[in-house]
Amino acid sequence: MSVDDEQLDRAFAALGDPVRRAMIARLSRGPATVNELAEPFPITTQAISRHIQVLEAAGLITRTRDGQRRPCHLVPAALEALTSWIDEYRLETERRFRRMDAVLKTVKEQEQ
Amino acid sequence: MSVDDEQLDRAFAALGDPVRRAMIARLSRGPATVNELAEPFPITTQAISRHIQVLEAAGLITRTRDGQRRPCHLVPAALEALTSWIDEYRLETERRFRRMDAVLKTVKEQEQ
DNA sequence: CCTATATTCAACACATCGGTTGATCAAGGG
DNA sequence: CCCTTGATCAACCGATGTGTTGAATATAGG
Repeated sequence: MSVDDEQLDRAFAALGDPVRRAMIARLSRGPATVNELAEPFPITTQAISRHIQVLEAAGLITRTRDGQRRPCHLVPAALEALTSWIDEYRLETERRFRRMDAVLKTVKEQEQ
Repeated sequence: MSVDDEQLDRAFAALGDPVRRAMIARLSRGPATVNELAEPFPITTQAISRHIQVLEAAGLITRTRDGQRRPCHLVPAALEALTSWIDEYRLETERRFRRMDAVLKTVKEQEQ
């Protein structure tokens, strides 16, 4: 469980950077190499390479080999793990809000 | 749009810390004060106070006043914004995978 | 009023992050 | 074979993050 927790750490922290989020958006449209991912940004390929390592360590992407290229592929299951985590607490909160609303409603009715 | 983007930065980065995620989990079960949120952790109340400021700046929680207490409340809509962002790219990726599977299938059939 | 409680502010230490430059490694192509 | 291209490694730098301690603020309550 502490392993999963560290993966959550890494995954959420990885998404807390606009460059890496843009890379995720790009990869949702298909695999891309380091140079392809670097192209839209005014930073060095080395910096992009490290962003990729962060995403890979977070489990959000995997890499294959194609000659001297190392294409990146998005891992939808990893994204799903994040939404699951978030939804658990969002839904609990919304259920609580609905219960509270119901209570307030009955109180109001009894006052009348 | 850059404003929303900064909120995404802050929100995802905020969730990239196990203490803050635990605070989110706690708050999904109901509002809590600074001291209540601090109780499970072996760190000072000041540190917790700053974690709360991070969550508030990310829009993930709001705060009310109750005498000298400052209870925190989870904001489910903020969580929903995060899952929406993630799902956009996860679903796109899954659609792409399905298209690719279909293509592979027809290729196989034609080979036979 | 005076004191205790809840919370925050300020200054500091230390680690991590995100970028740079320069060197290195590995695979391809003339 | 060499040279180019794709990618990574290593060392460094400034900024940011997370914790500490100590002081300050504000409300509660006898």
